[in-house]
This record gives sequence, C-alpha cells and structure tokens, in this order.
Amino acid sequence: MASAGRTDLRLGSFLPYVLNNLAERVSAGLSGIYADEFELSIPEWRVLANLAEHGTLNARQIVEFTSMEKSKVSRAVNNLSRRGLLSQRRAAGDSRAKDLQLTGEGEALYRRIVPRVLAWERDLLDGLSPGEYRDLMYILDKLGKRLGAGA
Amino acid sequence: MASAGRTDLRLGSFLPYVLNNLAERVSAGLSGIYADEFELSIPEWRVLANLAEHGTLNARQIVEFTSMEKSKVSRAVNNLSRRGLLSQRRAAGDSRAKDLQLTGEGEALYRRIVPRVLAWERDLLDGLSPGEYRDLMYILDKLGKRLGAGA
DNA sequence: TCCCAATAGTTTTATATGCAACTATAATGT
DNA sequence: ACATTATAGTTGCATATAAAACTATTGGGA
Repeated sequence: MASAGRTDLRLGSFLPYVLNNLAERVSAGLSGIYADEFELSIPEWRVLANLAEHGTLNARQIVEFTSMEKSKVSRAVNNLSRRGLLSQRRAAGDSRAKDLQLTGEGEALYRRIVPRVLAWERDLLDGLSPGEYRDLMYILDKLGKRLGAGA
Repeated sequence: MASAGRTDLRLGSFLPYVLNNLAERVSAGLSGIYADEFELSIPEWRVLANLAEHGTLNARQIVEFTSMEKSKVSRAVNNLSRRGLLSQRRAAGDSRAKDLQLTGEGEALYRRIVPRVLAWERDLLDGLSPGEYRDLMYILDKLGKRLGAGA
C-alpha cells in the first residue's frame, strides 16, 4: 500500500490536506460564477443542479446525493422556492415528504449557468492529458467508495 | 483535452463536484479524531500541524500555507495560545508581526495526534495501489499549480 | 388496533465564518 | 522628513452553519 510505514506527517503529501486545499480553491473559483453572476449560494447551486439532473427529488434524496446537512438542504430548497425556481408538493405516497421539481424558470437559469461552469472546468482540465483525467476520476471514485464502506 | 466538447453537465463526472464531495467526507472522517478526541477544530489543527512542520511562522505565512482567511487563522492562533499550545512574540525585524511557535505542550499534543491521523489515512489509502497513489498526488498537485496560475 | 420506533422535514440555538473596518507598524516616493 | 500606500493582525457585525429538539406522518410489531 502506498504510504505504508510512514511515521511522520508531511502536510504536502497528506491526502486529506491536499484534497481539502484543492477542493476549497476550486469551490472558491467556481462560486465566483454562480454567486456573483447568478446570486446562488453553493448549497442552492447544488440543489438546483441535482434537480436538473435527476428530475423530481425529495429533500432526503438531495441529502444523499450531496452529503449536505438536511437543515442546509431545507434552507436551500426554501430559498429556491421563494424565488420561484422550484415547486414543492406533498409526495403521493408519503405526506411527510415533498416532491421537489424545477420550474421552467429554474430550468432556464440552470441552462444559463451550465455552459459557464463547464467552460471553467475545461480551463482547469486543460492542463491534464485525457489519460490523467481518466485516472483522476477513477481514483477519486475509488476513494469515495472506500469512504462509503469503511466507518 | 479531457472533457472537450462536453455540452451537458453530469455531476458525477464534474470535477469540482466530485472533489468537494470527497474532500468534505474525508474532512468529516478525520475531524472525528482531532475534534472528538483532542478538542481541536479544523482550523486549529491546521495551524498546529503547520507550526509543527515548519517551525516558527507568523500568521501571514500560515495564511499562505493553508489558504484560510486571516481572521480564521487569527482566532485559531488565539485559541491555541490560550490553551498554552503555542507561544507568540513580536517578530525581530517587524513589530507588526508575531513569531508563532509550538510550546512543549503543543508539540506533545501534536505527537499524540500524528499516529492517529496517519493510521486513518493509511486505512483510506489501502484501497489504492502504489501507482495509483503516486498518480493521484501528481495530478492533484498539477491541478493545484494550474489553479494558482490561471486567475 | 394500539403502541412505539423510525422517518421527512423544519426550526431553534449556539457557534463559526467571511468580509469589511480598524489599529499599528513598515515601506516607498518625493 | 513627510505624506502616501502597503502590510500584519484583530475585531465587529451580519450571515451561515451544525447539531439537537421538535412536528407530523408512517411502518411495524404485539
């Protein structure tokens, strides 16, 4: 295994540290788009994007997809709802749950944002070869699965 | 380039999304160690670890190393200081700055934490081959450098 | 049927955070 | 030397957040 036998901590090669630094900087860069230009917070953007991708979802499902706190999701949903970007209605089979769905306006907003964030990602990924990109996604996925399992 | 020509957004293969999800889950897992067992917040742990690794630093340098807000660093430093884990004194050449340094107690705490977080990392990395680990770190580093450069 | 535990989602509360304003000191230009 | 600008670090404030308590509904047993 990769770091077997290491007994001292070097932050520069400590995966959690490297990962977090990078993720925070990526988030900061991206949120320049949807915060400044479209007035969406990060949680709001995530809810929007998940609804756009998966169609109708309830809050619990969004929690699963995003690993965000359920209170965070609840507030993001209400903000989007107040702005008319999504609609809520009691779920058919379970009246505790609410089916959430983007409105036409919500979808329109989403479609305006997508090309912007894809362009931003493209810029970032321009430095990687196709093989590196593939490896990266594969390995991140592997780590994600391992985290799901362990603990 | 890797994602050239993509025109729709799939969150599962959108790097910022994947990266953030993973980083958050890694952070949550790790902070179970230094929060619950050692009563350190994430910012406090980062300051502690950077001082342990680099020796004497001032707050500005910690900001550079961690990309945290300077107010966040300032508060973390004061918390650690109040607990006697680090000492501060006006910097020799510049009396605006303070030289920060771990106390014996701070170093002792650090040495108790390190094996725990390394074991946690080892657990996570057990799923990767040495080659995959190397590739991952190399690619993350490459992305980090690219972020530094391009806006 | 009647409890009792589980679940969906909201709200409360205490704390953490980011940003801007601020103090103090240092550096620069004229 | 003096005014201007930049920098180190702290603090005030408004907002965001996590965690726990709470409401409402559902799903099982006995």
